[in-house]
Amino acid sequence: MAKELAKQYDPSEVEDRIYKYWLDGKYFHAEVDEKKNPYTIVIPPPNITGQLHMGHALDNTLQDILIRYRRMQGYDTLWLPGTDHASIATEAKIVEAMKKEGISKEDLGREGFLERAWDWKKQYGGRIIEQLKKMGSSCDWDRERFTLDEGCNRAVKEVFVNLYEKGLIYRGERIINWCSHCKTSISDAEVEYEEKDGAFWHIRYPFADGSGYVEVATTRPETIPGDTGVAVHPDDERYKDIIGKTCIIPVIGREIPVVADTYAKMDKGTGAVKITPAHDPNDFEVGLRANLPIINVMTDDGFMNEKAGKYAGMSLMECRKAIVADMEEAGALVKIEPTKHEVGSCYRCHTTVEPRVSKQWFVKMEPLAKPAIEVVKNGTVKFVPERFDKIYFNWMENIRDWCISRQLWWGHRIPAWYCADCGEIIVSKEVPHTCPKCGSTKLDQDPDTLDTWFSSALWPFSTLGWPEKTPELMHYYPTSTLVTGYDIIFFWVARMIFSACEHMGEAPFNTVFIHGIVRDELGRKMSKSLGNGIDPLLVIEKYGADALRFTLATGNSPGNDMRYSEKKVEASRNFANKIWNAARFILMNLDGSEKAPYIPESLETEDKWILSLFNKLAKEVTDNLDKFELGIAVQKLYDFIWDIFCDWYIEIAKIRLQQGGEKAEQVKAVLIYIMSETLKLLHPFMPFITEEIWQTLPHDGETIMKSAWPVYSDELNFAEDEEKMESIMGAIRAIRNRRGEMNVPPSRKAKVYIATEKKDVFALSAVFMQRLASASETEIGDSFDHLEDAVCIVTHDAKIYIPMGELVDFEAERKRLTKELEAAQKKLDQINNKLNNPGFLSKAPESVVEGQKQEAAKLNEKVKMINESLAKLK
RNA sequence: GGGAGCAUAGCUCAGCUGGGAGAGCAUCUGCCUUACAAGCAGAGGGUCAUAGGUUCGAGCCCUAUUGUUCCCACCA
Repeated sequence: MAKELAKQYDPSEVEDRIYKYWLDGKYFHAEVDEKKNPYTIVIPPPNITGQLHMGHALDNTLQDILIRYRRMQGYDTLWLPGTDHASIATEAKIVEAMKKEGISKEDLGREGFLERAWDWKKQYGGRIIEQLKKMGSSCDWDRERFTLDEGCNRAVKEVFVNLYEKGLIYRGERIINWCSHCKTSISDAEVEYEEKDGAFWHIRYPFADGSGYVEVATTRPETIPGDTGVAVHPDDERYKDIIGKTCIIPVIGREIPVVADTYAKMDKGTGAVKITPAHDPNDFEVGLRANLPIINVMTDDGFMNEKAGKYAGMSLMECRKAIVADMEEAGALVKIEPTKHEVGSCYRCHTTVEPRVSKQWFVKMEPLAKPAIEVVKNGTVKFVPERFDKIYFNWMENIRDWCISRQLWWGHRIPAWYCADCGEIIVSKEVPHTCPKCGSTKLDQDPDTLDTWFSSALWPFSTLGWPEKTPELMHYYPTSTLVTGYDIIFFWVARMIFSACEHMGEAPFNTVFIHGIVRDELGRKMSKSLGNGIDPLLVIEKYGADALRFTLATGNSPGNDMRYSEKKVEASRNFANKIWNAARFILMNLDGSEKAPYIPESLETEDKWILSLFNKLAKEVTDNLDKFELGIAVQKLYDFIWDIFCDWYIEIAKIRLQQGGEKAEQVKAVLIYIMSETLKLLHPFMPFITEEIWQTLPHDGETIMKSAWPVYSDELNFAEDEEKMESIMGAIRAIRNRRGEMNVPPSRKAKVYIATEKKDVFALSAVFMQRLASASETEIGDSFDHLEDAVCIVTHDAKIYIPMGELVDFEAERKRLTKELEAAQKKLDQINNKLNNPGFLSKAPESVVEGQKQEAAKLNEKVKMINESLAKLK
C-alpha cells in the first residue's frame, strides 16, 4: 500500500472532509446509556448576533478537549450546544437595521416587530454555530437549543410562577439603572463603572424664614429639580437647630424640608446632603424614611421632562450647564471642586446609565443566595482555579435584588396580567381569561420581557427537558463541567447556581473551569473599537483549526489571560507538520500487510525505553487533564512527540528498518504502536490531523474519536532500559557537543573509542553512534589513554576518545577539560556541602538524600576521569 | 475604600503539593544526514521585582515595599 502523503500537511484539504465524516458517523450524538457514567457539558450559548471571536475559540477549544477526552475514556458524553437570544443586543441590531429603512419599532407594532426578529434569527442566528463547527467542536448538534425556544419558554414560565408564588418575585417601585439609549432598565450587573473627571458643585440652599442657608454639594446638578429634601445627621451639633426647617431650592424656588437621617455623614462634605429620591438609590431610601415626595425629572430617552420646569426638553448635559450657570447668577454657587468619580455605563452600548425610580419586577435574592453560597462552601461546586470562589462569595454575600424586567419586545414576555377593573395582578403559566378577584375579562399582559440572563440561568436543566422529568434530565443532570471566562461569573455562573439550587434542589455542575481572555500581541483586550481583534476563521484558513486549538491550549493556565500572536500559531502549525512527517516516514516503510497496533513480544532496549516513556506520558497527560491543567498536558505531548519520538526513536528505528527482515517488522510494530497511541493522547487537542493519520495507519475501529484512551500500565515500566538509554544518549550528546564546538561537519566520520565499565550498555550503542554521532566505527575497552591526536570526552560513566588528527588542538583541549573539571567540581562541592550537613541528613526525605548521594558518586567518577585525561595531556 | 492576579532568558510564557532554573520565538555556529529547511545538531543568554523572615534547603511558604493589570463598592 505505502500510501503517499504530501510532504507538507494541508489542513484545508483535511478538516472539512473529516468533520463531515464525524457528522455522518453520528459520533457526536449522545443517547442515554444507563450502563455508562455520564459526562456532560452545556455550552455557554453564544449570542445569535455574535461572530466567532477568539474568546469563543478558546472557550470551545477547552470544552472540546474535555469532552473528547471523556468520550475516549468511555463516558456517556453529552456536549449540548445552543445559542442565546441576547435580548438587548439583538433588539438593538434589528432596530438599527430598521432605522436605515426609515421604520421604527412602533411602526411595526409588537407582533410585526417580533416577526421580523424571528426572520432575522432564521437568517443569521445559525452563523455562529457553523463557525463553531470549523473549530472541530464535537457538540451533539441534534440537541441544539435556543434560549428563546418553546422548551426554554416553558421553563421560564414555570420558574417565574414558582418564584412569584413563593414571594421571591415581586413588582415594585425602586431605583433601577436606566439606559436611555436602549430605553430599558438594566440590572446592577449590567452596569460598568469607569472613572471620569467630574466635580462637586457646592450650592447654598437658603432657609424659607430668611435665617441663613445650608450648603450642600452635588456631582449631578441636573438632578436639583428633583430635590425634595436636605438631610443632616441627627447628632450633628452644627445642624441641630435647622432640622425641621424649610429651605428653598435656588432658581427652582420650591420649598423642601430639612430632615434628620443617619445617611448624612458628618465628616463628609458639609455634612448636609440634598435628597433626590427619584434619582439616587440612597436618597430613595432616605425619602422613604422621611416620607419625602418622589419627583422624576427625566424622560426615557435621556432628556429633562416637564417636571424640570424651564429645563424641560434639555439633554442632561445641557441641563447641567444651564443649572450651574443659573445658580451662579443667583449667587447660590459657592464653589466648584474638581474630582474624579465612578460613572456607570450600559455594558452593551456604553451610554451613561441614570439611576431612576421605576416600577419593575425583581427577584428577591437573599433567600436564593444562601443555598448557592452553601454548595460552593461545601465543595459540591468547585471553581478551578479555586480563588474565584472568593469573588463569587463576595458577590453572593452582598447581593441586591435582581431587576429582571426589560422594556424590550425581543425576549420571554413576563407572564403577568393586570385586571383593568380591579387592578389585580395575575401571574400564570397559562393565559388567564377572567380575573379571579372580580371576574372581569379586561386583562392586559405586562408589556415587558425578561432579562436575557433569566433564561440562560436555567440553561443546564431547561435544555435537558425540565420541567419534564425526561430521561436526559435524569441521566445527564447535574452537568459535569462548566467552561467559561471569569468575566461572566456574575452574569451567568452565579445565577445558574442559585436557580438550580432552587428549582432542581441540586447544583447545576460539579466544576466551574474558569479561563481568562485572549488579548492581542500587546496585551490589550481585543475589541471592535480598537480594531485589534483577530478573526479565528482567518487563522483557521491559514494555519488550520488544529494549529489554532493547539496554540490556545498551550497558552492556557486556568484563570489567566493569554496573549495571542501569530508566531505561536506558526509554531503550532510546525508541530502539526512534524507529526505529519513522522507519520509519513512510518507509512513509507509499511507495505499494507501490517496488523492493527500491538506490542511485539520481543523488544530491544530502545523499544522498552520508548514504551516506558510513553507509559509515563499517558499518566501525565491524563493526570493533568483531570486537574484541568490543559496547558501542561499539551506541553508534555509536544516534548514527547518532538524530542523523544521524532528526534531519538525514529532516528534509532532507521537502523533496524534498513536491516530489513524480522528486526524491521519488530521496529515497525513499535513505531505503529507508539504513533497511534500518541495520536490518541493528542486527539482532544488536535482532532483533525490525529484522525487523518490514525485512519491511514493500520487500525481497528471507525474513528480515533471512539478509540480507547491510553492507560498507564505497570507492565510497561522499564526503568533499567531507561537508564541504559540515558547513558548512551548522554554519550551521544557529549560527542555531538564536542564536534560542534570544533566545527567538525557530520560528513567527517571518526572512530569512537569508549572506555567504560558498562560494556554491555555501550555495546548496544555502537550502531547508534554511527548514525547519531558520526562514528565510522566504535571500539569499547578498558582504557584508550594511549591514543594520540584524540579529543577526550568525559561523561559520568564513560571516557570517550575520538582521533581527530590535525584538528586536535592540545592547548584548547586542556582548557576545555579544565573548565569542565571546574564545573563538575563546583557542583560536587555543593552536593558534598549538603551531604555533610547533619540537618540535611536528618531532616530531608530519604529519597532526596539518596538522590544526592548518587549524583555525588557520578560526579566523583567524572572528576576522576577528567583528572586522568588532564594528566595524560601533560 | 475593599479584594484579586501578575512581576522568571532580548520577547511570549511554563515551572502543580519547597529538594539539580525550563520551553517556544529571537540571536550565534555547523549541517540539504534518503520523514520533515515549517527541518537536523550544537552554543550563548537569567542575583527568578526589592528588602526581610521561616526552613537543613525558597522561583515556590510568610511579612513589608515597588511596579502593573483587573474586579468589587450607594462615598453627597
